[in-house]
Amino acid sequence: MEVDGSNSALVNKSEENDFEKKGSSDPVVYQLVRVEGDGTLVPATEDDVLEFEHFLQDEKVNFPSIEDVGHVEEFFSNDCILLKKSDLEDGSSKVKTLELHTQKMGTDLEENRLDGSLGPPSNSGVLHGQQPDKFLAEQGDSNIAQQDNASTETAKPIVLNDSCSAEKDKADACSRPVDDTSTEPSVSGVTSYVPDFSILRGEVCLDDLTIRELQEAFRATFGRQTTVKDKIWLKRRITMGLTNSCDVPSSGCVVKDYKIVGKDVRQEVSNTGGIPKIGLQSTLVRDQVTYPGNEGDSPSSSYYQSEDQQGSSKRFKRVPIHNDEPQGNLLAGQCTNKRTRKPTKRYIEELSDIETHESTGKLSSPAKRTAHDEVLLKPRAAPFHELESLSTIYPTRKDTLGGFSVHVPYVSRMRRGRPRKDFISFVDKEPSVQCNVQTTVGMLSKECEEGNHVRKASEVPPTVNPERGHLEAVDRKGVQNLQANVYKAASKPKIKRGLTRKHHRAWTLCEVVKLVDGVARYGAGKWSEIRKLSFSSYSYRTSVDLKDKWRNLIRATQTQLPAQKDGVCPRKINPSIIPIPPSILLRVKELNELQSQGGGFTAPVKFSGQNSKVVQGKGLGFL
DNA sequence: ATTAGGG
DNA sequence: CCCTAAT
Repeated sequence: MEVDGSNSALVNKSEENDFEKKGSSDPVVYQLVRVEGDGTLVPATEDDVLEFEHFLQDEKVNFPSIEDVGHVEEFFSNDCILLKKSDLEDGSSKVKTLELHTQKMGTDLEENRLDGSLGPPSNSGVLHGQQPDKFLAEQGDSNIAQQDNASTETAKPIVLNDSCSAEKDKADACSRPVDDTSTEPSVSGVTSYVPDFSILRGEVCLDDLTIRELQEAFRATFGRQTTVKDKIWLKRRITMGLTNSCDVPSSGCVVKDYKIVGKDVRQEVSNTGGIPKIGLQSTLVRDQVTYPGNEGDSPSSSYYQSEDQQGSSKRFKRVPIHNDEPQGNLLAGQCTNKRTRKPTKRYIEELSDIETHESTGKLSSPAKRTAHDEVLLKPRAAPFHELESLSTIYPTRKDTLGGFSVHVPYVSRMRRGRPRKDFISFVDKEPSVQCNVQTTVGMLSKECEEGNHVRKASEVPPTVNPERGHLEAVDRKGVQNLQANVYKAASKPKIKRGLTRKHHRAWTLCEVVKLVDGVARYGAGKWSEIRKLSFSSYSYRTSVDLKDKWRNLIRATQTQLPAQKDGVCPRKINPSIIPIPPSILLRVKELNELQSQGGGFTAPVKFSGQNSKVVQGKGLGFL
């Protein structure tokens, strides 16, 4: 078939889908046609067919027949647009054509079409108008009634997108009145300068409209002209206007009867077998993304944003789309794969963060977004209401302002880095401050006792640490108050953890010795045991602590020791810092090597005992 | 709940 | 010490 001299191309009726024929009572023929950027119609290639085959199948399965007089469905694929044009329900027309458009159509071609619509039918205009006919003719199919339909007009497909569809109707297009009242969907010649309000009725697929058409639509919708040439913007605005909703995807949406259609296929399927306006689209169209969170979340939680396209496309990859279509499954599969790999918590957070921002960028209403972000911004997302007071604490001034009224000192905010030296959990100590918590007190006292009992005088007393100045005490009180409140309110250990930090307790030589001894006895790694058996009196030393300390000791062994051996002290020994006696380090080294080498080992209790004694003596001397 | 490691 | 992943 020759569409045009330059753009001529043969349209093969090539791909007929068998299932289509046998499937429905009224014979329908699908044809796949690739439309090149220049508007040329090219026979669909094998690949094209394959690519869209499943669509057709799905369609068949899911969408029995067309309710509307006619309509066009678009399916965007990587680089093709599949148009399904359906004809009258009454069967006057039984030919359906599938056309593949290269993506170009969305760009260059669009422009061309614009021109074309106004001028001679040269390219895409032919696409919908002539082509089908030609196609039919070529096919020699007797069923063809496309033209009849066109002329008949009642059944004219409402292919808004192609202004050109009107090409052939050009003649009548002019004469066609702008009929606002007419209920029948009409394509009408958008070519005319008269605002075509018909564009607003019935099913409208804005995606196919040219900029000019969109502008017309905009004009028709809002009663004013626009010079905006951003298709996305136009589409969105129009859709919003038509639907009176903000929940509009950037594209891929079809507006019908003043409602957005196609977001959820099932909604639009009628009992009589009406075909959903956009069935597959949601899964195929790049721009259109069904954002799960949005569906149940908040009905109107999207808003216009210029850069949403990127975001959406991004999301497209990872957001599972709830559809029955294979694509959906595919996506789902991808997601599954993703899940296979276990992301770290942090990773998840980041991801969700991004996602959220994207989503907010695209779908969330400003209002919601604020709230949303707020939640997300919280370092450790804890959307619990109880924690709100706490949550709001995060550092960002902005958030604080816009967020809840509860303002908590930044201090209380969990911090990544090391807290102030004196920053300790109120629970940890100073029960006197205000906590009536007896358990705490008891614990502390006990701890203290133990600590004191075992510890040397130099050790930090469990109660107020002498090291701390008054300043600190005061400061801390305030903080503690807050913390206490927060803690009470939240009553979640996790939070407490996040907020409070274990009081730093310097390891005493005694402890180190015990640790070494324990390692010697039970082996490195048996921290739990060591803690139980050797650190029963040091309740504040956890197995993790032991482990960490041991690690540090080893490190010291690898650095400090050699230097000392060499007799060269890398740096002056800070008097305030009691160096670990070389003897201990040596032993640590030995143990480390021993254990790392031999793997299993038998604890030389004697040895350890001896050493510990020796060390202790030394240690005492030092301390 | 522990253990191993990175921070 | 904290935080997490992996057991």
